[in-house]
Amino acid sequence: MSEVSDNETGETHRRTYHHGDLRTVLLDAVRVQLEAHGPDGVSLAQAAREVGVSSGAPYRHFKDKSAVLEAIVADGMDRLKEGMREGRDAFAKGSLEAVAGTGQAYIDFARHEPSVFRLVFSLTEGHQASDALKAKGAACFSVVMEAVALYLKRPVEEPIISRRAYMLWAFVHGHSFLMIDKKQIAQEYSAIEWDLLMDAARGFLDLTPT
Amino acid sequence: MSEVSDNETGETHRRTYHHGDLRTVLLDAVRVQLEAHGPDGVSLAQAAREVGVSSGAPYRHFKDKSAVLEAIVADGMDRLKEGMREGRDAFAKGSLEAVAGTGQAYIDFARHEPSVFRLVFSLTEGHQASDALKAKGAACFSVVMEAVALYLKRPVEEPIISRRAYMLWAFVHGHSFLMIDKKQIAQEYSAIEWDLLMDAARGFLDLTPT
DNA sequence: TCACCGCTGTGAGAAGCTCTTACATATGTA
DNA sequence: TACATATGTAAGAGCTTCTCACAGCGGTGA
Repeated sequence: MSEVSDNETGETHRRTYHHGDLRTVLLDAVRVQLEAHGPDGVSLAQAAREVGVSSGAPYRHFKDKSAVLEAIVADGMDRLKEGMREGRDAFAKGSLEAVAGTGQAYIDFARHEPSVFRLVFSLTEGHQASDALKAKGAACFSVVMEAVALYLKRPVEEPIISRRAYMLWAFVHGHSFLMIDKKQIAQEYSAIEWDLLMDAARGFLDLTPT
Repeated sequence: MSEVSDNETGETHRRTYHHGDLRTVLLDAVRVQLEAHGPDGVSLAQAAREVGVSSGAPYRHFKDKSAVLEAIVADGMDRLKEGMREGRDAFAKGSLEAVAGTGQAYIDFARHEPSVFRLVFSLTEGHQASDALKAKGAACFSVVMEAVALYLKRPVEEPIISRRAYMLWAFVHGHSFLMIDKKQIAQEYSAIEWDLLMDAARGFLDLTPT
């Protein structure tokens, strides 16, 4: 590293020619920009300035700006999946609470990193959503499916599992977005989020299966 | 007006000094950019070029770029609400179908104008979400509430109405986003969207009311 | 040990964008 | 008809992304 915090603008300078871990440090800086000022507030030039390198340096580590965002998204999705796993495993295997737990973790992630969360779902849309990201998305979904399958005491392969899991996902996804969008009503209900989650799980999973 | 389509880049020139209806034409051009290339693909300078005015002209009609987007969002929300009304009124008053109808209209809007739809929910977030936009949002939600109240045969004022309506909204909102994000599973289920909607309405509205 | 190759950073600059300012031209109203 | 106001233009400041030629460092093989 060998960095020294410098002037009042939060910039740094180095003693060594090479930075040491620019890629990681850059990602962190951009993530901070993203959460602080939204997607339009992200500037690689500014991030480079902050970590004390020239404006061309980032391009030694990323093809372009969108590649930086993609890396942040990939990272976020990994943390999201891990969180969902933990949220599920905090409750008894096969319980309704375990299902709701994955949803709660999803919502918590959105609340904690709203801009990254939003980016996850506006970037994978873009064009072909690099297969890596697609796979990560599927991994998240399968966490929910497993919990649902266990609760319904049926194999994950049955279509009804994916269908119910999808309905739950949509509900949780919708609430997450409405909440971080600061929609008035969503704010009110975020106080009783867990009740809502359990209601939804019951409503969707205790329906007569087709 | 008095425009003449010009060279191969889709630009136009005018015979009169004044454009005639720049505000409207500009909004249309930007909406096209938005749907074609996403929010980052919007350039006022490019839009001005396309409609045949100088790059400074848009600033006679809008404070800045975000004001243009805000106008597009306001417009979109009006159309959304109108669509939801129609979707609801296409079915018998007080029926479960009427409830699902508002949801279907919501989803159709998202499918038809995905970028505008997305913008509606990322712009109102920004800072204080100009009261005008907040009001439009509330108007949309009340369309759902009315349908739910009629189905449950209770006055809209009862908290349970808003709660169930919110759950439905979250579900529909989530599916809309997942669908336009081209999530694999969402695509599969969009074929049987109506079934999903009715399932959700039943699941949420036929729960024992607290 | 040392020469060299490739990785990573620099500095300058092209092209494009937003938004401002000073100026020009229509339009409608007194 | 004359002028105030609305709406356009041209030019430019300051920012951005991304490229390119060049420079310094670090690990590898002779």
